[in-house]
Amino acid sequence: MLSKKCKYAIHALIYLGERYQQGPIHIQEIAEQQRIPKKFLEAILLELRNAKILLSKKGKGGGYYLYKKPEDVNLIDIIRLMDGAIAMLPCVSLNYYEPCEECRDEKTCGIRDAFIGVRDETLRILSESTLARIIQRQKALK
Amino acid sequence: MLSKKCKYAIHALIYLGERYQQGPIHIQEIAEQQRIPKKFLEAILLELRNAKILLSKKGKGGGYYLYKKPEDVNLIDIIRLMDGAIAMLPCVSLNYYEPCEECRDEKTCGIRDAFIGVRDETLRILSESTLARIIQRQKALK
DNA sequence: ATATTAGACTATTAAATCCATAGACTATAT
DNA sequence: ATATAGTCTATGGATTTAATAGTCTAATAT
Repeated sequence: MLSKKCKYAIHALIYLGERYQQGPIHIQEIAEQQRIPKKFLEAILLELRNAKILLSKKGKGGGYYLYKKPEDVNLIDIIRLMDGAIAMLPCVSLNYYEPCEECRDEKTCGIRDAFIGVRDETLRILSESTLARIIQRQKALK
Repeated sequence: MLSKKCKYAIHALIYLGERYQQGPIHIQEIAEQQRIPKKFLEAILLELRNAKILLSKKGKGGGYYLYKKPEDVNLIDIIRLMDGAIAMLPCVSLNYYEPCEECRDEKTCGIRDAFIGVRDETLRILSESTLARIIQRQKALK
């Protein structure tokens, strides 16, 4: 399951995606509109900024706005940043690989295969799911 | 990521699957061979027994053994039992559905679609992955 | 019948992670 | 100068996960 942090991040980014190129939006507004605890949201936005997904402007009239284009930010990027590995086992993770403690021998492990398949499908689907597409879909559903 | 409990369960079940129809295997042996803390393993096996995947025999010469056939136990069953939902969001879970707190309106939510896709692919792949297949694959790799 | 073996069950503890909040500091617009 | 708004560090509480302790109960060999 995704953490709250990750879900908050997704919603905040969609909110900013809908206001792409409309200047900085301040934290308070995002927090209120998306019902996210402001202080928690601060930490999240900061992390997204450090990852070069967002930019910020300080002082009066400041706030956060998208650095990347909405079509260049996908769910995989967000989830990896907030929650870490996509894979269900550390030994099949591309970005957070670690050998399995319980596995005797990775080469003769009969279960890795299935989880590699799950990982690849997950990556495929979630990397196609960009902010632009999500926003587009939302508009279509209204 | 799968919990240790879940990984322990998978390994214990594979061990028992390899010894299908060879009578009860006692906890101590599984714990030693698979390097699982014995007391923790007890709780896991008990849960698998309550779920009618295993049977147990008490007393001298007792132990645990598969109730279901190795081809009828798949990774989905095990993961659902040990870790709960397969889905990455509660609002797309088939067995553990809950509405998303952060979602304003499920019908116009643009992100559910992607996660439904991930859920379905995960179910497809992991339900094909039975104990019998895993054991077969392991033998082939040796 | 009884001693021994081994699972069943309850309770507790330790560690890790997640969620949230507080407050001091810094940069910017006016 | 001053108000506004992001930056950063630190911390606390709740929940979950992992592991252990110990008592109870059933089955078997002798």
